[in-house]
Amino acid sequence: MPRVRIRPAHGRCVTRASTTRRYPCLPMNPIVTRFAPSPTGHLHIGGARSALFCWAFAKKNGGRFMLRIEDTDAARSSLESARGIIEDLHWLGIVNDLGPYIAQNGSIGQHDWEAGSGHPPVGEYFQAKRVPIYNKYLEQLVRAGRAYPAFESNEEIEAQRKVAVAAKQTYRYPRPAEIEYGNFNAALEARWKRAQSGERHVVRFAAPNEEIVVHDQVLGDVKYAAGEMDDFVIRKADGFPIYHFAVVIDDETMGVTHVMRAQEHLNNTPRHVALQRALGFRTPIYAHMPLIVNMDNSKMSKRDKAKFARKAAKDAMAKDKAITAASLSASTGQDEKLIAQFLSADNDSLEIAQALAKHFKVPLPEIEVWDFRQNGYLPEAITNFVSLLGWNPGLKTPDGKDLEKFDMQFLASHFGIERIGKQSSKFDRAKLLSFNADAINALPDEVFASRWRTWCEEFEPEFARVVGSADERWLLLARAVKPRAKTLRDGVRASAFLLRSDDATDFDAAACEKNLLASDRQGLSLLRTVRDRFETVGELEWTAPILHSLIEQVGQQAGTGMGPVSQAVRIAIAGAAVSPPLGESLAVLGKAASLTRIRRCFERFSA
RNA sequence: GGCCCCAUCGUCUAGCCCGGUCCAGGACGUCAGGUUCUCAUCCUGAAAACAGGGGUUCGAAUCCCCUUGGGGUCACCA
Repeated sequence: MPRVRIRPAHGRCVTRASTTRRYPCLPMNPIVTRFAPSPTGHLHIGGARSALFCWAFAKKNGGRFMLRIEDTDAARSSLESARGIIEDLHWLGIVNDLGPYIAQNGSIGQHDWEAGSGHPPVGEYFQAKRVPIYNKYLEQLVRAGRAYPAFESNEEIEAQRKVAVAAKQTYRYPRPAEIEYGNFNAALEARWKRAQSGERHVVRFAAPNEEIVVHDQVLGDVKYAAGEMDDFVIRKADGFPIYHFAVVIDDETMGVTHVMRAQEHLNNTPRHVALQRALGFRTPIYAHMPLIVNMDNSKMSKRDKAKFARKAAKDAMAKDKAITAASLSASTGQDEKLIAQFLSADNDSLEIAQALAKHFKVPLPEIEVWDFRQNGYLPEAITNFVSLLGWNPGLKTPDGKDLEKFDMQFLASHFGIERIGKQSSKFDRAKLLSFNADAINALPDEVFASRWRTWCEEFEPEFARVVGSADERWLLLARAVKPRAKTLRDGVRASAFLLRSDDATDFDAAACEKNLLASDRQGLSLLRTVRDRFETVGELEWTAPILHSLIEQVGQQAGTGMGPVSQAVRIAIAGAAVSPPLGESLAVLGKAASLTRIRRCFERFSA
């Protein structure tokens, strides 16, 4: 696809949400954005967009893009997930300047601020390893009378919350009367000593009783009235900081200047601002991006896979009473109890969802980057498509259409916060598919062949083995398959004829009737003519253009045109009325296999 | 329920900030044709939207207000 020249659509004046809010304190330091996932699974497609925008913004402004791993939830985080997320980002072409990366030998290394960069090295980009830092600031807060240990158990709090909810009231943790805002008094000191002595406790932030205004670059000023915020927990009983606390400290100590994240975090921001003020930190520039939601307006979540599999199972059960949790357990090998729980939505086990999907042969919705990769989507199609969810370049192509096809380089030079929209966008898979098809078609044949092959070797090894190791064979197949592949996996589907055994004798009945047997077995007779001609073709002449013109000639001589001849040959070699173009198909198959297949076809219909 | 955000074709969106060039443009999808050895690709065309109601104004998709609708968030998750 030719890269189009672009021109600005309109002289749009960029004043929204006051771009005058420049970062006030460190004018010499570079812009730093960050993507800070929690390593509890694969990279979510929404996370990929957040990362992409952060990356693009940093690139556009000559800044740095940082990756930080928020693994303070000890129970759910895993190093394996962190590794997966880093790999997913890398695959998409979103490479971080700061924070963890995967080295050649597979170990995890970290890019850090180098000497002379204007920022001291931060050392650790995994939050779980920064606990001493959080504790230092925590103590500072306690001694300033802005945080205090609290000793209620989780259960007690939970019970109080239930009462409040039952009474249709918002639960707010009531600050103990003995705690004096901003004063490290005797009562607080006593609590602190109790906590230090090892008694189980959490630490709560003494929230300020003042209005907080978040100056958001996308949404404008968002006001939160005084008294809205309660004394939320900043350190858990297990000693790990709570998200809000860790984020604020990290953004400060890591030099983050711009926080761009999804709108679901908007209501967290006043907490962050309050914390920053209490700690004497700067407030970074915030930009909250619209959410990406499903077509039915629900939030796009990993649980959608469970929902989807559950629905498929229930639909099947409604049709066939013989299907039960027990029968499903028997056929999927999953635990019956877990399946029963899964069906009644008591758990959302991914494993069971996948097993059921496989059993009922329904594809699960792609939610994570890995899903898309596995299903044959190209990273450039994903980043292009996803960048248009909640942002657009506002440019036109020379023929006056909206510019919407572009690459990472373009994003890195054109991205800006001022063109981020406010409303959430639905994730339209059909359009993504179209982008993917276009991206595939934009690839030169050789490039497509090589990328398709690499993908097949990873995700369709059996197919890759059948195609073999010869580059020419891959190229030949790739050429035939490219225009009919919206995904790399489609390419394999389109090549199904290759997987067919040369000795197979099953042929699509309707297709045979129409193309071989109808009109007094006209198709078979055409096939015989073609076969006779094929036999005279030398091994070296067995090429797509020669075979194509040969079929064409037979059609002309028979007065039928190419169509009927083609269909007869197609059924003989593919067993069905659909296959890639015949010349290429026959060439990939080779002379011997092609003739064997035709012979089997005659054997099948000789009776 | 409290708080917060949002509102242009089915979907992503342009236009909105700086009101007239908009009986609203593009893309995906849909439908109808065409090209073609099948399936696709490709080409042409069509249907399809300013949530509703009030203002302001000579004039509103664009500015203001209300209503309605949608969403987010209220954890010892992030």
